[in-house]
This record gives sequence, structure tokens and C-alpha cells, in this order.
Amino acid sequence: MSKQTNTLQRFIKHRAKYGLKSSDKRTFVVDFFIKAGRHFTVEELYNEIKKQKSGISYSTVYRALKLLKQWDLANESMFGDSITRYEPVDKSEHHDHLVCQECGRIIEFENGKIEKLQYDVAQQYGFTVSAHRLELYGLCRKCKKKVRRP
Amino acid sequence: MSKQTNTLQRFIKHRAKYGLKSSDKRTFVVDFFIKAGRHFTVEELYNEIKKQKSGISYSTVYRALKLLKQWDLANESMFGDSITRYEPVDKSEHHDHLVCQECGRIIEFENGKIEKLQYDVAQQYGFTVSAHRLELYGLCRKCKKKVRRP
DNA sequence: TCAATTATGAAAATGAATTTCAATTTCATC
DNA sequence: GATGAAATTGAAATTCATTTTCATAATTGA
Ligand SMILES: [Mn+2]
Ligand SMILES: [Mn+2]
Ligand SMILES: [Zn+2]
Ligand SMILES: [Zn+2]
Repeated sequence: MSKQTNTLQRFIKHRAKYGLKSSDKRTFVVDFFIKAGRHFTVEELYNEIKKQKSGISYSTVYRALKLLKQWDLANESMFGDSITRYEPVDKSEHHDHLVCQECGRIIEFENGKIEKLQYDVAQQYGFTVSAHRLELYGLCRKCKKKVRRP
Repeated sequence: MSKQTNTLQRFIKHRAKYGLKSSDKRTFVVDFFIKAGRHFTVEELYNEIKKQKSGISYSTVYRALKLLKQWDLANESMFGDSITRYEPVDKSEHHDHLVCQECGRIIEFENGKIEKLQYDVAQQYGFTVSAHRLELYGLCRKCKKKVRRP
């Protein structure tokens, strides 16, 4: 079972648990978002969905993302431009982000050593960590080449 | 020369460079903020200033912080609650944050090893880092005790 | 089918931040 | 000290992303 399928199934489980109904529109939004498996702003998601299916409003997109977030099936990030981005969550993995300030590309990475050191730092301050956020901002490989080109 | 004095002098230099004028109100806001040397929301800063001096509007506080940010004399952070916080910048040092989700306390730390590993990760992806953000969210020592108390 | 309840879209409301604009203040020059 | 050009200010208006409202439509279990 792919991780997307798993996330979808968890959505359906939560939906049932809270007595919510299954509508075509919400289902389309959730499916599309989870299957895409990448970061979206609400606007981006709305526009890409509109290409494939008409008659889905911003409200519905906002509401679907809100549910996904509530149920830990989506992560919310703000990469310093006051535009919220969402990405589907694969419960089994964590990752941090490299954000290109030129083209907006988002690269994901995991680094166990960094995570361990974070834990150590927290301990030094008697602090219990329940979540963290690590983002590196700069220039991706492609943009570096462009910027340097005379 | 204290770091606060240095930051203030840099403010004055920038102000001159751009032909801006010296007003009592802006001066008070900037002085207060830099001398406090800690994180503020705009509302917090506005309210604390009001205690000491009357007749300074939100606009003036917002505008002062905007200048400080532009001139790299203040950092802007959003610790996941969609409230922007500002802190004066000491150009010579960098630090990351531990954020208590219970009481809002913000602890600052530096860790050279983490910074080095971040740089290594970026290199792996051909990425040039110009800034980063690392925040650890959880419970501070005090709040941990409180929460556990029956 | 029939309720009861949830979902939906359009419009209104919200809230932080910015902008506008008329009035005030600063400051270099006289 | 007076003058005037330019910056500053406060209050109100505006912006923009997001949330809420509310009337209508769709879903679901009986
Ligand atoms: Mn990601
Ligand atoms: Mn800090
Ligand atoms: Zn790029
Ligand atoms: Zn605390």
C-alpha cells in the first residue's frame, strides 16, 4: 500500500469518526492534494484543481485543507513570505526544507545527526521538544548558475 | 561599547544615509526596542511603550519596526501562531530558538555543530544557504513541572 | 420518501499589516 | 527667529489571506 493510499484511508477513517459526509467535491480536493504529494499554496491548489474539475470553490479547498491539518494529514509551512503552504503528511517520516529564494523550489531532506543535536540542545535547557522546524534559505543549483551568468 | 549602543548607532547612520529625520516618537520606539533586547509582538511593544510615553500610535510602532527590519537591525519571526515577533539584531551573533508552547517563553541557543551540518546538507544538494531558521517547539522546564503536577 | 445533518458557494467579516492624506514637525537656509 | 521643502504622524481607509455566515443543496440512515 502506497503512502498516499494510507493517508487517504486515514482521511476516510477520521471522516467517519467525526460523522462527516462524503461529498464529491471534498473527495476530489483531498484526493488530488494527497496524490500530488507536494507543497501547495491554497491558490495553487485551487487553480490546479480547477483545470481538472469545475465548480469547486475556494471555501471548499480551504475547508478540506483545514480538516487535513486538524487530522495531521497535512503540514502547514510559512517560508517567510506570509503565504501558507500545505503538503500531505506521511506519518512515518519527517523532513526539513531547503527553500530557493529565487525560484521557490522546495527541496526536502532528513538528517539524523541534526535531529540528535537538536534533542541534546533542548535537554541542556530542560526543554522537551514536541516539534521542530528547520529551513535553509538560499539559492538552488539551477538558480545559482543563472544568477552567475553574465 | 555595548551591542545596544552599536545597534542604535547603526540606526542613526542608516537614517542619515536615507535622509530621514529624527523625531522624538520614532526615537523613543527605536531606543526602547533596542535597549529591551528581546522579542516583542507589535502589540506588546506598543503597550509597553504606552506605559512610559503617551501619544505614540500603532502606525509609528509599525513604521519603526519596518525600518529596523529593512536595515537588518531587527529580526522578524513567526513562531507558528501567525503573530509576528521582532527582536533587535546584534550583527555579530546568530542564534536559534526554543519556543515554549505553554507559556510562550523564548530561549535562545547557538550550536556550531548544527550549523556545520546544515551547511553540509545544503552542499549535498548544490544549494547555497544565505539564511536559516531553526525552531524547537515544546515545553520549558517550568511548564513541564506544572503540566505534570496532578 | 423523509428528516436530520453535513457540505457548499457567495458574500460578509476578521485581523494583521500597510497605505493614504491632511496636519504637524524637523531642519537647512535665510 | 522666520521660511519652506521634505519627512513624520495619527486616524481612517485599504489590502489580502483566511474564516465565518447563511441560505441552499447534497448526503445518509431510517
Ligand atoms: Mn516538504
Ligand atoms: Mn531571539
Ligand atoms: Zn531556485
Ligand atoms: Zn513554558
